Parts: sequence; structure tokens; C-alpha cells
Amino acid sequence: MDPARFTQVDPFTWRIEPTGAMRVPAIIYADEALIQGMDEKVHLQASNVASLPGIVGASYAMPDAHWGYGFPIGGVAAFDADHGGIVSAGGVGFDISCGVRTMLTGIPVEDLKRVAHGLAQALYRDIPAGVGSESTISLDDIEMDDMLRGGARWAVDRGWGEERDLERIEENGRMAGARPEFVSNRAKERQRREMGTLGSGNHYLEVQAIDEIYDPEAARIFGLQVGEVVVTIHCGSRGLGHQIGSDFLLEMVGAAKEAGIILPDKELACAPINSDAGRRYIGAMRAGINCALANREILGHFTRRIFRHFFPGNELMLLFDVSHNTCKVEEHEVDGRLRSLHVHRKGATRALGPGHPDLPDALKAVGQPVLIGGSMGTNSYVLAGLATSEEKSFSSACHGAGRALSRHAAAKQWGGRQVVEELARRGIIICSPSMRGVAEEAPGAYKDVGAVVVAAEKAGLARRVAKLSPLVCIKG
DNA sequence: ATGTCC
Repeated sequence: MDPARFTQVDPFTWRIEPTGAMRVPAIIYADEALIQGMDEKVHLQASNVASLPGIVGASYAMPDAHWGYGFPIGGVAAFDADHGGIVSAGGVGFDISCGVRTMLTGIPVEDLKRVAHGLAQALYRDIPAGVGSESTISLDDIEMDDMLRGGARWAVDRGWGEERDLERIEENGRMAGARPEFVSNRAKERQRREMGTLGSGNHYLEVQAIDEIYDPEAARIFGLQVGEVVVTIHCGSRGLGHQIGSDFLLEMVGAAKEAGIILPDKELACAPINSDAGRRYIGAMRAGINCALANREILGHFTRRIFRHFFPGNELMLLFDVSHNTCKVEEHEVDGRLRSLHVHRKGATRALGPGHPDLPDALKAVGQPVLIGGSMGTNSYVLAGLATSEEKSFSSACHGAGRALSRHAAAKQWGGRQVVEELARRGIIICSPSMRGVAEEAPGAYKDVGAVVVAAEKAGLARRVAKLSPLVCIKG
């Protein structure tokens, strides 16, 4: 995008003044190079979101923002129910509660490398990955509803996780207010055999080395040490979340019309928070959040089992589990007044600063771990929340590198085998059921995640704590 | 993202 289309507030803040139907400004956090490389559609989509009823503050886009369905991916927007605020399925995203968890192994990189090939094979064999992948777990109707109400808490109670994980998961592992009765039977049917599966696209399980520490005090509290290994899992609510999104997108087109909301783009379909469709979506979406939390907890459990086979007695400690596709009710200070807002984060990570009451005691001094997934074969980062992000982005930060090339363009440019071989030469083991998928996820198809996290840090959204590099990647 | 178009 042409930087001249913005009012530059500071080197990392770019503002679109309200024009036409926009009720508030749109604000993008990025450096000039990221703005120049950013999808043209982000300007339009962030402006469109700013026109929706009840929006508070501004429509925000993170440094990794790119074109999405209606709302940009990397978008943050908060709405006030008492001022006609809306909720939008497209503002959450199709993969409800897609997110990242990182687990600490305490294993030195040298020890891991000795068993890397066997470990990769075992992970690939036991972690179902790819489109339509199914696990050995099958849920009947009662179990399904228990899972949708209980999230990771349910998984722990069923023996697929550990009690102490829960305080390291957003919402302590269980999203309150979930309403399984508002989730369609079709959505539940799709999920019946998909618990504990990775899915496809940009989802992965990665064994990573801690390469560099930027903030020694935060790293110490997070338990991150250079030369040790961590495991990061990126996935979401699989078929169930996707079906909830599809069901309600359709319904919200009608709901918006009924409420007299003029949509600049049909993909912004939404419903007033205080409406039947709005309330039902929120209840169903929260059930979708629990599905994703349970899914990542089960995947963590499978991972522990495999690691213990190679490293007897090893305990994988959960650093944190955080979503980047949600709509959550949160208290935020706006113009000196505390307001209850429905905060949509679509491809944006919650990033609570130090001292936030929702953080576990052990993390209060440094702030929330903000887990930034790189693309396959590139670095990932662990950031920590900053107090400044509260007023800048309703306590949100970026979520990953963001695509530079479309899936189609990437598949035209590279072959899957070629990508696997090139990464193997750099000592990175890739296992995937889909060579087409590997080509689409080639490192060159993504922006530089390093530039994204520096921009997030300089903009005051979150600060860098550690850099991770991949050793083994199980790719969906 | 997604039983990648019921």
C-alpha cells in the first residue's frame, strides 16, 4: 500500500481518518516497509469495519495484517452492546479459537538431535494431520456437549491432560457461557472423530530450539533458556468451528438486514449483540472456543506420551495456550471510563500486560506470553504483553508472519518435495500428508516474521522475549 | 481455515 494514503502518527502508527460511513478511524501498526508490502485490501477492509454499528475507539490492524473474509486477518475491533454494537462471525474467522500453545521440555538441543528422525516419525504416526484427519477418540452426543461446555477442563478430567496446565490456558481452559444447543448437529457431526487432530493449512506441531533471548528476566520467569527445546502446536476448532462460522455467516446476512444495518461488504455480515442471532452466535462460538482448547490439550497429551517414549521421565510443562480468533467480553478503559466491550480478534493475539488480574500469579510480574507462530522453516517468537497495548489495541498483538503470496501463487512457484529437501539441508525435518500443502506453506510465501515482531514491539503492542527455530515440523 | 463445492 502507498504510505501516502495514511496519516502517519509516529514511525509505527498509520491512521485512516473517518470518511463516508466510517464511525471511527482505522489504525494500522507497522513500519513503512510493512505498510508498502501490505495487501491493498487491508486499507479497505479496516475502513469497512470502522463503519459497523457500536464500534469503539478505532478499527485496528496488526503488523501482519492481510486480506481476509470481510474483516482483515490481523484485525481487532471492539463493540459496545449498549450502543448498538454488533458481533460478526467474519470478525472472528472460520477457525474459531485457532491458537498456539508452547510447551517446555528442558531437553538440550543436542539430545533432541540424536533422536530427531525417530521422534519425527513417531509424532507423524500418532498425531493425525491433514484435511479430514480423524483420531482414535470418538464422542457420543453427551460427551460432545460436555466437551463444548468444558474445554481443556473436560480433556483433563478425561485423562487427556494435566490439572496444572489449566491456569496456563486462556480462560483457565474453559470458556464460560458456551451453549452447545446453539451449535448445529452438522457441526457436531463433523467434529465427532476430530478431537486431537491437527488439521491442515498453516496448522502444525513443531519441535523448536530456543535460539536467542531478548529479555532475560521475562525468559527466566517463562522458563526459556537458550539451547533448550520447546514444542509448539498451532491449530483450532477443526470442522466444528468452521461449520459454526458457515452456519452463522449465512444467518447474519439476514440478521443484519433485519436490524437495518447497512453493510459496505456482504462479508461483514453481523448481528446486534443484543439480538437473538447475536446471542446464539456468541453461545455457539464459545462452544467452538472450548472445542479448540480441548483439542490443543489433547494434542499436548499425545505429544507428552511420545516424548516420554524417547525421554523417559520427561515432563512437558505448558508455558501458555492462547487463541488468535475470538470474540470476548472484556473490560477496557476508554477515555477514562471502564466499559464492557465485545472484542473481536481475528488473527490477532490477546496480549495482557504485567499485573493484569486474569494472569496466573507466576506470570503477573512480566505479562502474558504472546506466542507468535512463524511459517514452516522460519523462526517463531515468544513475546510478552505490554501495559501500553491496552490503549493501543485493546491489549492485542500480531499472530504470525502473514502471507506474502497466495496459496495458488506459492504452489506455482515451488514443489512440495523441493521445499522438504531444501529444509532438510538446513537440518529441519518436515513430515506432511500433503506435498501440495507443503508447497503452499513454503517459507518464501510468507512475510518476514522478524520484521513483524519488531514492528509490534516498537509500536508498543508486546515485547520480544525469545526467538525459536524449527527442528521438526509435523505439517497438516 | 474447511469432509478445500451438498
